[in-house]
Amino acid sequence: MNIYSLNHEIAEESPPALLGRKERHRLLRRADIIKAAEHVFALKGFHKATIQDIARCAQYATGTVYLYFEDKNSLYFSIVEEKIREILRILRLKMAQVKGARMKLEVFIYESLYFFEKNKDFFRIFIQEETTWSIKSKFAKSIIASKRREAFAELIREAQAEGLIRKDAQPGQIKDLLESILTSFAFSWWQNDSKREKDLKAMTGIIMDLFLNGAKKR
Amino acid sequence: MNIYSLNHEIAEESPPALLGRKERHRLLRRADIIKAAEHVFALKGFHKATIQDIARCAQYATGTVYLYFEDKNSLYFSIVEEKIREILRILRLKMAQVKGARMKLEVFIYESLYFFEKNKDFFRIFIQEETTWSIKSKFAKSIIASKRREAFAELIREAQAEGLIRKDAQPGQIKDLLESILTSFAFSWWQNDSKREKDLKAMTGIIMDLFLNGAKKR
DNA sequence: TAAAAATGAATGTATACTCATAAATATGAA
DNA sequence: TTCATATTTATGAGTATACATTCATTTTTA
Repeated sequence: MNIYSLNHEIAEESPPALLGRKERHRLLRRADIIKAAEHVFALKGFHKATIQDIARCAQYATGTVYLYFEDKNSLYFSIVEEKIREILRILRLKMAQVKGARMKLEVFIYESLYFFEKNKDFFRIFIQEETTWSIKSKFAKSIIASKRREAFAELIREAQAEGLIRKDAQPGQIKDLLESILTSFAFSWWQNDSKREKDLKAMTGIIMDLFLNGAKKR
Repeated sequence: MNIYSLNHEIAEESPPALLGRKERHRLLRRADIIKAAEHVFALKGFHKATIQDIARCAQYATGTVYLYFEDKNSLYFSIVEEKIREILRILRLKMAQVKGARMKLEVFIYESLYFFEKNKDFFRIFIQEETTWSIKSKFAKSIIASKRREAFAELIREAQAEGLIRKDAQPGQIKDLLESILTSFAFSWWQNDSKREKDLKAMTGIIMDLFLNGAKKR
């Protein structure tokens, strides 16, 4: 058994069964809108995406969107929040299933790529989010974002403690390095269109190698 | 003599002295507006920045901006174009002054950081540009941006040919990686506020080290 | 006094958001 | 099961606002 054979079907965080039927239906409709918004935001960017676009894409009228979301901003942040929460949950779960910093690292990279692949629309939004300024501040202060940073820092610390990763660099720098590699690879890999599962594993190996050993010829 | 002692004062590309007095003055006024726009765009982002903001910042009336620029878009792209042209010129010049891929690489990193530091407003715009408008943007298709990519690719190719950088990765990937590392490090470095010249050299060293040798303990 | 440059009120457009109305759905008494 | 009523949900034309852009007028410079 290797890390790739771990089951990808993961139960939802909060089983909607606990809620009443109405509330559950409401959440489904909400999810429809989120999905459409994800797509439109990714395609056009925050400002050029109109509520009408999103409503049309979700097959609702404009006004309906406002029955589920306060305004355009909160719709946008709901997407980011929910997705980050989701990947964080997956990463924590998967990483808990393996032992040792090296394997955890491998799982981290693989699952991140896998998630990006499964959520291409979100990925576009995510890399914008990471760099975009004014919105960034709001996002950066959010609880979920800080949890993500925490989980990240924990991984690095563990890897340093175990002697896998050098200690003569600040954890923050290592984190930036790994994140840079991940997004840059995911980005270019996703621009071209070879995205089969097979490539995913190969890509994980390449990234591990570059992250740990660098670009230098040996 | 090391790479850091290279003179930073570089002559302008096209000496305005060749132009008539009027045209020269016109260019100065134009430059005022560009500078203001750079600041406002960086602060607020493209969409939230208004022409009025920019005009006020440049101490002109709204309409005046339109005497120098077609519209908001062209003003924005003028900034990106001019700055990219400038850093490209600097990078080419400085890299030509040293021998060997390793030193060229070091110069590349150092000068990029230095330029970002001297042009913080532009840097904000640049990282947005790189990710947000991404592929489809006017910018990505512009001649100057492609020239920059070309110069970048050349550096990597040279480093591979010389045996500094491994050949078992695609040049494009290495290029993307380096770019991503550079911007991400510049970003977090510039968010904290240690920005003295001294740190610039240290940061160059750290980036070189991490890029070439990776994160593994040795 | 002519030409060039600057001005900012006025115009047009785009779109986020509201709300009166309509449609759909649920309810429960007959 | 049926139907009248109540409740919930959806609709999209209409409103308000923000802003890019224009241009008749004023100010500055030659």
